[in-house]
Formats: sequence, structure tokens, C-alpha cells
Amino acid sequence: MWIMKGTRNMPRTGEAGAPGVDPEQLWLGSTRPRRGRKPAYSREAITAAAVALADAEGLEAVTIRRVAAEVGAGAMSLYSYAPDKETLLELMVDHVTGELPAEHTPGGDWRAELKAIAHLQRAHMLRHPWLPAALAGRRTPGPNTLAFLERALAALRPSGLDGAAKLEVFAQLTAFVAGHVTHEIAGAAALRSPDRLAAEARYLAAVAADGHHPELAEVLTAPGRPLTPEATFTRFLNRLIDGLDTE
Amino acid sequence: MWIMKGTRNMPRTGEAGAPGVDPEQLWLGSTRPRRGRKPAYSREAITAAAVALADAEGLEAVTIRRVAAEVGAGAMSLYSYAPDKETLLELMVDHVTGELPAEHTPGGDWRAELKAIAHLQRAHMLRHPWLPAALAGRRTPGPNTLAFLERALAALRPSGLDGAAKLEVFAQLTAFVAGHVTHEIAGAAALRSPDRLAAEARYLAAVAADGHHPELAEVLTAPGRPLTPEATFTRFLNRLIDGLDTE
DNA sequence: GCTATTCTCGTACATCGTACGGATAAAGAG
DNA sequence: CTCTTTATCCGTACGATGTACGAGAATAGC
Repeated sequence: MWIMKGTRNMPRTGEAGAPGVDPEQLWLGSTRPRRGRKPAYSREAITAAAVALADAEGLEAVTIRRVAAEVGAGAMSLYSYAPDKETLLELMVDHVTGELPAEHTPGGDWRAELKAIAHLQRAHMLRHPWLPAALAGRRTPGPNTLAFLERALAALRPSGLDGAAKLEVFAQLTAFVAGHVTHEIAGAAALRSPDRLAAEARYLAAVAADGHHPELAEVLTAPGRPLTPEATFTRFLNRLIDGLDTE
Repeated sequence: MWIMKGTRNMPRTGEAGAPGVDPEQLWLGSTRPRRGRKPAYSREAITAAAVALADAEGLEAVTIRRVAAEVGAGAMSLYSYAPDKETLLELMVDHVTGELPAEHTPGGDWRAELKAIAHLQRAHMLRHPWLPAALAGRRTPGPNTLAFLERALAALRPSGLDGAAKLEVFAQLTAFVAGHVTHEIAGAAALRSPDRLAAEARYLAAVAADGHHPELAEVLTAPGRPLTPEATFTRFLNRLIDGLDTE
């Protein structure tokens, strides 16, 4: 089913002029062959197991061996369903993107619809905290991602932006949400560990006390009202979208 | 010098309630001990070698063994200078951040100064393409990062935002730039490989031809003027910053 | 049945982060 | 000076990872 790629002894071309994942092979190929042994597992089941693992224990728990064990297969069997681990990540990303509602309801304010899309993405990424990292720099949207893109493009129709601009808005928006959520998750993780939080606070206090960081010192002594991530997100998102126009 | 951390046989607590790097140990500790053998290398040199390696061959080329070889040390010697690889990444991030000018020139438009800061960050990340990935979710700013933060806070002084809000603006801005640059770099890498670009184009064309993606089809047939990453960045950045106020 | 095809998965290997512990060097104590 | 204490250096070794290889098992067409 797959031609294995073989990265092990590759000449290391410096900074990876590398192919990444071939979207044609992955998403467009090919029907079940009519001969040979029947597959014992399925891409669907393997992907779902990998996602469950990432949700429960983080991306670094997603190893070929762990995922294979989870579906009851031998490690090497996974390679009949995906040519390498990169591709498995690709499958995971598109799999969870299928959870997002992709129907566009026409009419109404397109800016509001765009904001709703971004809020959906944020909630989604918070539900799958590994997603921002797995998403980074990906350029070969699978079917679910394309369906969601379709919705975003439909929402952008009344904006009067041209094609390239609409694509760019979606990409930038997604990148923005991913960046925010990455930061938000790190903050939440710190909050969950009192020791760590205290160490951070002591560190910043020590720096502020050295006299070379007057602005930081002031910020720490007069923090003002604490901000919820939700509020911060909404605020910046509104800035971003309310300013969009066709100029 | 370091107490080694030992992650190998850790019980796997599910989603890492883990400590990350302790900023007090790392940035505030400690003067040269008065006894014992003199260090043959330096944290500075090791960090610089790691950065050079990442610049030339990407983050995944930065292995303990490679970095050690680069400075002429045995692999295990690096652990006298940093307790683990995570910490080495921390050192790398702060090291390159030292390239950014941290002096604040008072007076003038604070929004313009903030925009200038973001443009500096973008250029910086393009020069060190591994930086966005290495930066993700980091919460323990080193001295150079703190100096740059100090500049940003000084720039934000006339904005009237309170302490927490100023910190949040800086964090969000950095996350935004990192997100953008990650996307920009992926695009540039694709452009460098004509085969891959052609495969992506064929794939999208095939999807657009299936009749289920009318918006995508239209976008591909009427793309409009192509956008430079520079222009896109400036546009979104201006949206973000011009909307900032104290409301 | 025979053969071509396809999937399964045990074994093996290079490479990674890093624990362990002996060798080596520097400084204080006597 | 010798002796002890302490830091650093690093060879060796271990567990884990991605995945190449190829022998066996299952299926379909002849």
C-alpha cells in the first residue's frame, strides 16, 4: 500500500528541503486492492487510538509502539496504514478537525461568523492541547480541514476580499488562535503546579529587585485587575477581525 | 553543579504536571565554586554552538552529542553546564534574544514603537527559523528576554494599560508573530521545492473539481493579487495594535 | 491447488537522552 | 609537601524511539 520513505540514511541536506507529506498519496489514493490478505485494523481506528492517547497523555506519548499496542497490533503493522509517523500526525489533525461543525449558515454579519469560527477553534484546541503543536506549519489539509476551510471561505464571501486574501485570513486566524492557546495552556499548566508558580514569582521578584528592571518592578507591584484568558482572547480577536476590510 | 533530574523512569503522571525548567536555579544561581577542577568549556560557548547548529541544520540537528562534538567535548560533559536538553533550549532562546536591541527611545508614538518591536521579532525569527518552535509555551524568560520585555513595557507606558494587560499584550504579540512566522516559513519551504508545490496545487485542484467545495474552487480560479508575507504580516499587525486601548 | 498479491509482525539497527562511576584536576587543611 | 574534598570530564551502558528487512499468513483469481 505504501512505498516506505527511508529517512534513516538520508544525506542531511541542511534545513530540510524535505517533501513533508504528499497530500495526493495520502488523501486521494486509493481503493482497496482486490487481492491479498484483508487488513485487520483500519486507519480510522488507528488514528482514533492515537488521538485518545495524545488527549490523555500528551503528544510525546504517541509512539508507534504505544499506538499499535492500543489497537492490539504489532508495531510494524501501523506502517501498512501510514508510511511514517509524520503522516500519522497528519491523520490525527484531520481526524479531530472533523469534530468542528462545518456547516455555514448564510446571512448575518460575516465578522461575527468569523469570530464564532475562531472561538470554536480555541475551544477545540483546549480540548486537544496537543493540536497547536501538531498543526504548526502544516500545509496539506485533509478532508475535514477542507470542509472547515470551506465554511470559513463561505463566511468571508460578503467581505469582498479576493481569493488569496481569504485564504490568508483563514491561515492567519488559525495561527493566531494556535499561538494564543499555546500560551494559555502553558499558563494553565503553571497554575496547576503551586511549587512552580511560586518559583516563577520568586524569580521575577528577584529580577525586579535588582534595579535594572524598573518597568517590570512597576508591573509586579501594580498588576491591576487579573485577566482571564477568555477575555484576553476575545479582545485581541475582535481587534483583528473588526479591522478587516478590502482597502 | 547540577542535580540531574532523571526523567527516564518517571511514573508518567498523565499530561505532565511537570516542573519544566526552574528559573531560579538556571538564571540566578550561582558563582564558581572555589574547589574542584576548572571547567574546560563554557555555557556561553556551548549555547553558541547549539544555536549555530540549529541555524544551519534545524532544531532536530541539535542533539547533545552533536553539540558536544562541535565544542570538542565528550557528550556527557554538557551536563555540567545544563541539567538537561530542555534547559539547553532555554539557553538557546535567551542567547539569540540577546541579538535584539533592548534600548527604548522614549517619546513618539507608542503604537509605532510596538509595531517596530513586532517587526524586529519577525525578522529575528526568520533569521532563526527554529525559534518559534523553541519558544512555544516558554514561561521563564532569561536575562536577554527580560531586557527586551523591559523595552516593550517601557514602550507601553503611555498606553495607560495596567500591569497585567501590558504583560498580556507582549505575550500575545510574541505569540502572534511566532504563529505568523511558522506559517511563513512553511510557505517558503514549499516554494523552494517545485515538486512539492506542484503536488499541493494538483491536490487542491482535484478537491476543487469534486463539486463539494465551491468556495475553494472559486478561490483557486480567482485568486486575485498574490500577497507577500511581509504585506500580510504588516496588515494583521496593524489591525492588532491600532485597536489597542484602555477601555 | 497454484500463484500472485497484500497484510502481519518478530527481529535488528542507528540514534537519542541520560544514569552511573572511575579518572582527573584544582584548592584547602594538615 | 601530602591528604582530603570537591568539580569536572567522559567512556560505557541502558531504555526508548523510528523504521528497514524479510519470513510467514491470508486472500483472490487462475
